[in-house]
Amino acid sequence: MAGQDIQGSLKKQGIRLTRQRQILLELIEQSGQHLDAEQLYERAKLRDPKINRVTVYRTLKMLKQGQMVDELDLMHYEGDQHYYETRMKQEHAHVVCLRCGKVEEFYGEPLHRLRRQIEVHFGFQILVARTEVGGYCSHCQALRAREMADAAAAAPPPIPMKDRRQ
Amino acid sequence: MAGQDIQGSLKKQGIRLTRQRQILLELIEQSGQHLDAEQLYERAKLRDPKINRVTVYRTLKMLKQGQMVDELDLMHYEGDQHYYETRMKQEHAHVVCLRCGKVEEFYGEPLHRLRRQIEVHFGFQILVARTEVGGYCSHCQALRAREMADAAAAAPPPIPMKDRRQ
DNA sequence: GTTAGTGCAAACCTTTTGCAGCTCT
DNA sequence: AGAGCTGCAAAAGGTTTGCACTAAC
Repeated sequence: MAGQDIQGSLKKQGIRLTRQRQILLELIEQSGQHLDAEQLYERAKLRDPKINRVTVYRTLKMLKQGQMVDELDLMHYEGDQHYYETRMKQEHAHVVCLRCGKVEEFYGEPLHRLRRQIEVHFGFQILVARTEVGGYCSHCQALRAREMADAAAAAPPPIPMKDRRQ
Repeated sequence: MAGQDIQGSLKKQGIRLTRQRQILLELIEQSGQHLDAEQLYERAKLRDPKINRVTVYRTLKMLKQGQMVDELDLMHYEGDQHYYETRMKQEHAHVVCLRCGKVEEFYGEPLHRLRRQIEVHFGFQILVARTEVGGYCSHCQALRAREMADAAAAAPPPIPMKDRRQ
């Protein structure tokens, strides 16, 4: 679903393409990352300092209802905010490292197979599908192994509950 | 992971099994449904009228960190609260009807295959995985078809934006 | 000109935090 | 006794709503 298509389908539904919406659509489409409402708001302000946070939320809600963007949680790595991405790409899973926060995208046959099986098994009409995986990326696995070893050497007795953090 | 195991592993970590926690563990384990914090709080109050909502949140956070329960969003069908279920069962996907809210669970080979592929592909160590699917169940597909037909007959011109609800 | 959309302020809902007192072990 | 846990009040974080004004078509 390219930018032109989105704008076209909005017009047909009597939905106006305002300056604010153009800015937000561009930001979501261009950014390779997954941005949350606050990040979109901050970036939109650079182009239109008068834009309001509420407009960002309303636009996101509209795009979501119109199935033009997908809403993600990314395993709540940073908190309970939602992240957005366009539906242009193929279906994919989000793989989130719970230590460094890096997000990788996984494309592959099992996702389609899963989708088809669910449709057939329940006679279900799928509109949105979301797979999120949390764990440790290969880099952080190595770092954790070292941390654990260091911690064990430094503090043989377990840390009392009151002193634990996070 | 059965109730006994959970209680045992808690004790070993110096985590106390208080009356309040017992109540909440039982509620999560027994209920076949997916309950959110508020629902758990309401049900816990029936057994201990003095229990506090904060205790529910703290217990859920602890169980989640200890990997004893999984946190779900169920496609935010009702709002942004989270739902909880024990990790006793096999991995499964949650299939949520966006019209009636019914939640079905899908077990099957594609889920394991997906998991294995992600582990191999990225050298990723998976701790939690979550697949949520939203759409219309077979029952609601039929109802929607009728609704659409009725609506088309009753109101040929499209409903102006200002009169639309939800 | 009409209706949709915006900005502002305030409300809302879910979840977290600080702290004094209580309770398991 | 002592650390862990609870309840209470208050705050925080993310998102929505009501309303008068503005702007797209």
